[in-house]
Amino acid sequence: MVERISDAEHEIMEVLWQKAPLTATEVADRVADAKGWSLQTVKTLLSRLAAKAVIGTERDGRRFQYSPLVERDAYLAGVSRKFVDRLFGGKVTPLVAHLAEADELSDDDIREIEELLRELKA
Amino acid sequence: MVERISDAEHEIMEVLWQKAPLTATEVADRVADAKGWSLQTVKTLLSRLAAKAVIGTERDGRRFQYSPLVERDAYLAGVSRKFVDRLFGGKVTPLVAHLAEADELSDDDIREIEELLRELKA
DNA sequence: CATCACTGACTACACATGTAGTTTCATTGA
DNA sequence: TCAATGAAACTACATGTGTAGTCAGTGATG
Repeated sequence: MVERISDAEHEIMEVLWQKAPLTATEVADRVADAKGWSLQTVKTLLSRLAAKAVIGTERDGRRFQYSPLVERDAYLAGVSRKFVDRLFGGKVTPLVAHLAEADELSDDDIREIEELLRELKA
Repeated sequence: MVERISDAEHEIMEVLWQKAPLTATEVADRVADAKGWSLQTVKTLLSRLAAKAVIGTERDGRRFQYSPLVERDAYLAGVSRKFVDRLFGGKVTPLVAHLAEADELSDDDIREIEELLRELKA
């Protein structure tokens, strides 16, 4: 069971999933544009993630290199599962149905998904 | 924009979406099995939901009748959108792909979704 | 009419989260 | 060697959340 990751922490994870290891400053630089967090905030989030053992730290002189300990796929799988369980009774079909009805699916999306499903069966 | 509903609050909403209006005691009875919350806890959650104007109250003698003010579909749409945005860059296809790869989709699911998509195009 | 039970209102409290400020320690350049 | 700099560690603090306890009022009941 992957520990719960908050929204802000998730932003940090995305950065580390894209490239790792990174130092706190490097992570801060990479989220600065999108979120405008201070370096301190980023450090706090990194500490919390490390405390949860979701990322690992490796000492590099006087600073740390941070790397994910959880695969993005594994994390997404867990979160998706929880989401589908909680809101759609664990069934994916109603979710897709819902997205479709809410016009969240373009014709292109539909074609893509059909293609995907065709491959799955093969 | 529908106010943020917490996990515990969501449980209450599911009950009210199933049947409304209900009194606090009736709601408590209906969640008791699943969650084992005390009546007081349920009342607190109802108050918070009412404060957010997600449910409405109607005085009925000395007690209240509670009813949802937000449609389940509207709520699901909002939450789904946020979820897909945050984790899958707003694209539904990767979500479905992910669930598929994570073996969350049975053959029956796949058939159901294909059927659904066929209808959508018609 | 007096009392009791039930109901909403108010209060509580620990932990999570978003968002930092402050302190301390080590490194490095002068 | 000593001061400045940069990094982690520690502290802070308001708000949200889960989970309830207590209080006060009102309608029902004997």
